[in-house]
Amino acid sequence: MSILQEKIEILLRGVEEVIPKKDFISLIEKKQKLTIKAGFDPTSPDLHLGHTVLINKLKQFQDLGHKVVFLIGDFTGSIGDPSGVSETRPVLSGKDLKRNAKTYEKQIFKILDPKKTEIKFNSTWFKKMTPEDFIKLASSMTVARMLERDDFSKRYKNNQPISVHEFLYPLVQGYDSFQLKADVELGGTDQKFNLLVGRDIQRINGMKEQIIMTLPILEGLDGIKKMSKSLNNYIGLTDSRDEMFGKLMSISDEMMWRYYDLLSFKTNKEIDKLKKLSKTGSSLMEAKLLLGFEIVERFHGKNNATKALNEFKNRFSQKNDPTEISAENIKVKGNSMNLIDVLSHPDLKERKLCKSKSEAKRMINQSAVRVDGKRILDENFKIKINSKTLFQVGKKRFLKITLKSTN
RNA sequence: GGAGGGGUUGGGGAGCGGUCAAACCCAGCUGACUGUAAAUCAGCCGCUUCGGCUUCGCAGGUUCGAAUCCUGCCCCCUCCA
Repeated sequence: MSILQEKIEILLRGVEEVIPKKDFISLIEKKQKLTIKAGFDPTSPDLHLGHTVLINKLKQFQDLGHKVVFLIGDFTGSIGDPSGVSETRPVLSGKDLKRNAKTYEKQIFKILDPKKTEIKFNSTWFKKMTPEDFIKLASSMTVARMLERDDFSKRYKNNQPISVHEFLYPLVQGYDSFQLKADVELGGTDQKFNLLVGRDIQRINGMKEQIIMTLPILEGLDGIKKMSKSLNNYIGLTDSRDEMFGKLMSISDEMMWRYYDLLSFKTNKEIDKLKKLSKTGSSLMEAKLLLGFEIVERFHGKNNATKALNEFKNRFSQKNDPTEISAENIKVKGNSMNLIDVLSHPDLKERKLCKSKSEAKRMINQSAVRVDGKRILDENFKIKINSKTLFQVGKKRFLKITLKSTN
């Protein structure tokens, strides 16, 4: 296999669709430095593994010498969604946007090479546009074509609202491609329509049309819905090593292979080998541990990955308590306090083991509560002051609390 | 501009004067079993000083009593123009 073929193979691995594929191959063959664009909405400061499917692909382009433009859609973010009917897009201030952009950089540069990456904000050009410019831009698309889009047509059929400004999003995104002179734009499969609009806008403005490349959408921890923060089924890039490891271990076996395909840097051969070896439960477990290690290593380094692995084995295979448990103090009048009050004490704030007393009570009744390792089933159980006590609710919530007398 | 339908606890969706903190499904949580897997089974799923209290778009009103009826406002959808 020639080096060129090899390059193309790498770039096409795990890709859903390339349009038009022929043009893509000939473009790569020309050996020019290409501009590769991918856009992200800075609506939340956290990226998750789902985003990295795309970022990993950007890295491959980068490694082959192409220029990667990471476009932050701060303009769209600053418009927000006035209808608030779908999911309310928060209107972000300039400050928030900058802060989010900063955290983005931090996160993406765990994968991408900062020297070969350009970060751009689309507000740079959109702020300068006049209403006339905008209407002109809007004229490049028809309503019928907009309604071709799957999610629009579905919503339309289901009597769900579509705001006019939502029609502008694809246009805005397409215009970005024109501004950046993108040769290739990457996006999730759900972005296909928007990416195609980019081609139209470029053509209308007398520019060569970009190639579009769509990548699969990574399912979340539930294995069904796409990974997203709002569905709370995500693994964040800033998750702690233990959290990240634990979440990866909780996915189903089926999903594990999906994650291997989309997230692992292992070669296809290596993955196939693992699949063949994994016939029994314990070998499947091994494969999962390996995946957990690889991903945690990518974001936290080898040292931490080893620690996470050991901690996991310690906690769940050997059923020990976590090695690090945070400690808190609560001030008490008298010499004891009800267990229920301790678990839901307002002084603990975010660390609270139970949201409310009602929840604490429920947890006790469901035999989820342990005090110093002993299961407590008595709602009226009292905790004495001064001794440091280990509290546990369910499998994951641990906290050491010392009751201190106010006297 | 006209006609009609609708806003219920995370999502979907019952309820249409008292028996409603509100059926049911999904998601979530807990326990059992396990590989913190899947599947399965059992339970929970507003707050509480366990007397009650605050919830059904918002604000008033009618009633002994309202998610349910009336008035105004806000929002959404459909059809016609």
